Formats: sequence, C-alpha cells, structure tokens
Amino acid sequence: MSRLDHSLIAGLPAFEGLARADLDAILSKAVALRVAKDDAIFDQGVEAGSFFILLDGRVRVVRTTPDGRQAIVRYIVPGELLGIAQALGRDTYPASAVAAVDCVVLAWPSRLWAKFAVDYPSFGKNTYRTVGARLEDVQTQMLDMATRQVEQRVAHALLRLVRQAGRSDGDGIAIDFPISRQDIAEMTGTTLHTVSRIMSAWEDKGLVKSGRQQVTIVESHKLLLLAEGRTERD
Amino acid sequence: MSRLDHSLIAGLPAFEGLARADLDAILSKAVALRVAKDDAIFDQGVEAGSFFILLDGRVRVVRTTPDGRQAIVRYIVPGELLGIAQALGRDTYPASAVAAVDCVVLAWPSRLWAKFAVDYPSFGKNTYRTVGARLEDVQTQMLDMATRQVEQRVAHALLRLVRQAGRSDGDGIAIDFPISRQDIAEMTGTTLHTVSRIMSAWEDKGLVKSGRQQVTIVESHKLLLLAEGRTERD
DNA sequence: CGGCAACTTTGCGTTCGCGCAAACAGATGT
DNA sequence: ACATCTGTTTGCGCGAACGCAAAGTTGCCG
Repeated sequence: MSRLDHSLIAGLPAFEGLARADLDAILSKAVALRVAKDDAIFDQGVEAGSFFILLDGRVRVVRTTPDGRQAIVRYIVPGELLGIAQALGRDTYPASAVAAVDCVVLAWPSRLWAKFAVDYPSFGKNTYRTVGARLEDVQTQMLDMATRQVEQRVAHALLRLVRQAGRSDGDGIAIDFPISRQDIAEMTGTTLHTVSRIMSAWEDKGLVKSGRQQVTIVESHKLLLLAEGRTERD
Repeated sequence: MSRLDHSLIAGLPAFEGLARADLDAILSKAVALRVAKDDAIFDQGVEAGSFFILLDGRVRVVRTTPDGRQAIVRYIVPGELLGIAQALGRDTYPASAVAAVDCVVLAWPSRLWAKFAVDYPSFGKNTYRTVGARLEDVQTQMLDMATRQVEQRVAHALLRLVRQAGRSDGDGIAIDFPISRQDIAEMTGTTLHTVSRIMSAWEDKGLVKSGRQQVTIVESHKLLLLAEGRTERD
C-alpha cells in the first residue's frame, strides 16, 4: 500500500493542533479513495461502515423520501468531514453522499471514530463543532424555507454556494462545480422549471450568467439585496 | 438555598449511568428556576450564560429572522437539555426558548458544560447524541418542507406533537399543552389562516377535535395516511 | 357581570409557483 | 458528422395557499 503523507491532512481544522506523529498514526489507518463524478460515497440508510474526509472535489449530501423525492442538504468542500454517523450517535447514514465532480477522499472504519475522539481530544472537539455548525446551518435553511419565497430562497442558495465554492472569473464569481437547475431546485424546495424561470429573469437583468450546469454571479450585491430585503420591483 | 435531591435528575438520559455522588456534585452547581408561561428562558443571539434541563412543563424553541418572521424549531419536553450552545461550539444562543406552560428548569453556568463533559464522559456522550438526533430531526423537517405540501406538513407536525406530548383523553389523544393555529403555522411554514382552514376540514371529517389553543387527534390512523401517502379524496 | 383581548373562522380576490408539454441547445459517443 | 441524451427554456392553464378583511368565539380580568 502506498504511503500517505501527513501533509495531506496537516492543515485541516479537524486535525488542528496534532503532532506530526499523531497525524501519521491517524493516516496509517486511512484508505485513500478516488470517487468518480456521480458515484455515491455512501447511501442513506445503510450501515455506516466508514467515515470520510474530502481531500479534493465537491460532494453533495442528499436526503431522499420513501417515495423518491429528494432534497440536497448541503455541499461538502475539501477539508470537511462527511459520513460521521458515529458523532451523531447513529449507526446508519442519515443521508447519501454523491461526488459532484471527481473526488478524492480518505476513509476510516467507523469504529475508529470513537478511538480518535478519545486519543486526540481536539479531533473530537472539532467534529462536534462541525456537527453543531451544521445543525445551526440546517435550522437557518429551515427558517428560510418557512418564511421566504422561492426567489429569495434561490438567491440565498446561490450566495451560499458562491461563498463556499466561488471562483473568481472574468464576469464575476462562478460556482466552481457543475450544478444544474434541478440541483438548485432540490436545495430550495422548488422545481427546476421555477428555478429556470427565475434565473432567466436574473440573466435578463444582468445579475447572473448561466449555462448548462454552470452559474456565475455577476452582481452579487444586487442578488444579496434581493435575497434579504425588499422585492425591489422595477 | 434549598437542597436539590438527586432523584430530580437520576432517571434522565443525559445523566444516565452516573453514581449518586456524581449526581449530587452536579446538582450542587445547579439552580432550579420556575419560568412562567410565555416567559423566555433565553433569547436568540445573546451570550450563552447558562445551559438548562427542563424538569417540568413544555418549552418551544423559536428562531426569528431579522425582519421579525419566525419559525418554531422544536418543542422540548421534560428531561431534555436546552440552551447547550457550548456543545455546538457557539457562545451565543442560536434560538430563543419560551415556556409554553409554567415550567421548572435547572440551570448551570455554561462554563461548567465542558467540565461536566470531561468529568462525566457519559454526560458528554449523551449530549452529543442529543445534538446528533436534533440535526437529523431538523433535516427531516427540511425534507418535508421541501417535498410535501401544506396539508401533509400540518398532519406531520400534529403527529409529531402527539408522539412527544400526547395525553390520552375521551375522544382520542390530546396535545397536552396549549397550542394555537399560529404556533402550528410557524412549525409548518404557513399561515394561521391556512392551518385554520385545514383543521376545520379535518374536524368536519372527524379526524380531529380542536378548540382554542387545544387539539385532539381522533383518528390518528387516517391522519397518518394523509401525512404520508395518497391524498385520498373522498 | 360586563367588557376586552386574544384566538379562530370564513369569504373573496389574487398571486405564486406547479404541472404538463413541446421545443431547443449543448455535450457525448460511435 | 450524425444520432442521442441530458439539461434548459418557455408557454399555458390550473390550483394551492396567501393576504386582507370582517365577523364570530372564548376566556380573562377588572
């Protein structure tokens, strides 16, 4: 088996403050995997055999209803943990994770999570902090969903994505992975049709540029206004 | 100051598996408070000075948007923790908590949370489990909000409340604390008008009985069908 | 006991967003 | 290069749910 260098994970918040020897010990238990675009890393409901850290790529976390409708819970960017069912006191995955682009992940057997949390307290502390942050995040999204209307929710979703995965390009800030109208609809609890209409309107106003699975925010300030406050009819 | 007996918290999941002496040590740091109906236990955004356990009553946890619209995140029943900002890695409360009826709570200084988690590992483990369960809960609600329509969401909400705070009475199972149409609207992301209409229709069909701030589920089975599957027009 | 305040019901008009369907565009592969 | 597939746009009609407004209830407090 090839060796994993501690530089892989040295900078990551989850392993903040650990000595090089500790990092090596942790890495010696890890397996590095390549996951092709659109392949699942794990599936909702199955027993949680491993937990992961995303090293490269983008992952979308999806929850599905019994009747097949689904919602995108969040996107994961490099450095973040995923599949940490253990930290939630569960033994099955509560959602599915799918590679939005080709990804590289490190995987550990779930059983090791508890051991790491004990042996390296800052690891435990940081993962719990992650869980806490995600709880807050989802609550915020809930609040949005409950109180704002679709156009504002879509605006919020795009701004969130740009913050997390924005890459500056000629015309503005682009979302740096392929994302379809359907995806945005599943983030905001609406339909791809409505998303398409909304974004076409924005395109006409010059707020965004978008194409096939691709979105660039041109006037993020105006979009922010739209997301928050007044509907600003013109 | 009056003495708090360990029997107060001996049975609670959060303190599961602790010796009597530990419970006494924990209690010696606690303050018991009475909170009148409609009074706040803590407010969203303010520095988290304390964390709490609800001993008696019902508490609603509410998040508010900058412009004053709000959503009820969850109801707390006796034995549950609340205000555990520390466990989320935060130092302000992410939501407000209001007594839905007269309540009794135990309060500890926030600073002690970390100490307890270290001194009594099962306490730490259990609170993290709580956070994990809540994260999953909120995600489920999100999925509902995104994929189901209002009538189904209201049905879900009522069933959830009945499961958590149902008291069997003559006609069926009653929700054992006062809850208004407005409250239900804020749980489901709709308006009190729509909730009223829906529940009037259900009352006509004999599914529920309801009055001023009071709801009883008569035919929980039919309500469950309605919540999940087919719209079953009749 | 009377008056008030809070909660609920209901009607009506409107709008937002969905559902369906068809056409279009850009990528992919053989 | 052509056929195909996936993703996007757009028109049209409909229905769910909202917003507003007014009236009806119920419980509470003085």
